[in-house]
Amino acid sequence: MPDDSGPARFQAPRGTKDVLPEDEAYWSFVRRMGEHTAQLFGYRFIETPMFEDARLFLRGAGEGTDIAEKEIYIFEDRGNDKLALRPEGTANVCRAYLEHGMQTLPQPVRLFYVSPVFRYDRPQAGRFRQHTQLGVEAIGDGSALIDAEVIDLLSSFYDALGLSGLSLQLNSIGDPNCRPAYIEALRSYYSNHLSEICDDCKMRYEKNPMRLLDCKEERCQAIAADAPLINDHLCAACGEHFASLQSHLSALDIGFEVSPRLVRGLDYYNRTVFEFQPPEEGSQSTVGGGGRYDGLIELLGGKPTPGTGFGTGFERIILNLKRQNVDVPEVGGVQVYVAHASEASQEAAIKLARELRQADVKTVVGGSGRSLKAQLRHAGGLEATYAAIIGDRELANDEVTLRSMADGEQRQVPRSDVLQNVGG
RNA sequence: GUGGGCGUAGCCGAGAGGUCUAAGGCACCUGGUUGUGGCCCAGGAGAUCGAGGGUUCGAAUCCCUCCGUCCACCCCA
Repeated sequence: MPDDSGPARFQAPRGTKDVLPEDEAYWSFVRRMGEHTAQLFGYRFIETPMFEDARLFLRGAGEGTDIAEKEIYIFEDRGNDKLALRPEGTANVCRAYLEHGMQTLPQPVRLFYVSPVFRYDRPQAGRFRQHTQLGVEAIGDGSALIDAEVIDLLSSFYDALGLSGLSLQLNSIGDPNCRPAYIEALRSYYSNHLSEICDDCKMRYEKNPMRLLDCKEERCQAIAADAPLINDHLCAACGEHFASLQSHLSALDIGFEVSPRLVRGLDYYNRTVFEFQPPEEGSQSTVGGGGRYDGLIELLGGKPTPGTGFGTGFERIILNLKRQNVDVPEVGGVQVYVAHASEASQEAAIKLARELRQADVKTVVGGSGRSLKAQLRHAGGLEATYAAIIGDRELANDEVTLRSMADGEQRQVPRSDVLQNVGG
């Protein structure tokens, strides 16, 4: 345990960051468009705890995955319960689906959430130990049509934000009927090349053979080039599902690229997997991704229930909005700054401010004891549209001096007319 | 978990063993007479030079450890 002497100065924990007012416009825009798009598709809001029984995630993601093995924030609480911070969003939602008997609702149940996700990773550009995801889950429908729907939703979201140049990578990783045979074929192909591949690939050979296909080492790529591909090993049902999905996407005019090497990091995926990748190079090549998870609900103790969905990271979206110089709607600035010119007028100032706010005018009052000059300087710094000045003269005449900060023009306005003069 | 770059006030940034009780700029606060912003001028506040240890008569400047940060790998949003 750390002692209590503490650091000289506190900072945000490694891999976390403060979102500051300078980014307010980005965050509120992305959040708003995310909710709007999800609701437009008929998805309903859900929010689950950020921590859960650790076993939910360990079982959900899969024991051997990176998430379960080295990235999960796990702890025991004072009651000795083993808990974990949510490393991804789908398992929570499936748990909630089961816990609240959502099988009895019209299927599929369409849900969305915006919530923080935690992974103990080494921080890097666009990668944090805490990040925020918009996630969408459609539970209870196994058709390719609903896969196309969630992809359409995500694509529409990016369009609404003004992100451009994203490419959609698509693959089918089969299901428990056909994947084992494929993995077998892949392993047997690689078993003849074990001495030629890199150390990482030797790990992959053991742990996650499909990853062998997208190794960046040149010598490994040469070997991967001739490796069997999942697409040639899909069973009839999976092949048909994948073909339908492609047809649906084409019908929607959503461009995609079949990427036989696309794999995802969670065990529960089957059939459809996809990722949206930004045009800029860099190691963080995914802004959003997801897929189908037909076995997950059953794994969590429910009846066999199909599901599909995605997660997309706000931090990476905002990174790309900035890279692409996308203009986001500004958060409105201060409309009226109420300054007092004497001590006696201070209370008149706060009363005026309250009236303005009640009429939905964004209003800030000048600080007590500051000179009028200082208050106006402050108003200028806040880029207020108007300064409303109240002093003894105004008090005596029941009026307010209204100064337009852009051009410095000012006039006396009867106290009762202030609101209409500031466009409230 | 592995490898590399970096770490001086809120931000940018001089400074490379003694002249540093650390320059400058931005931002912040106060004032430039009597109730008025944005320009200008003057002043003010703000730094245990990331932390700890070491070398030295002497360290922001050299060495070690740790921490943080950035970049890459791994993996992912």
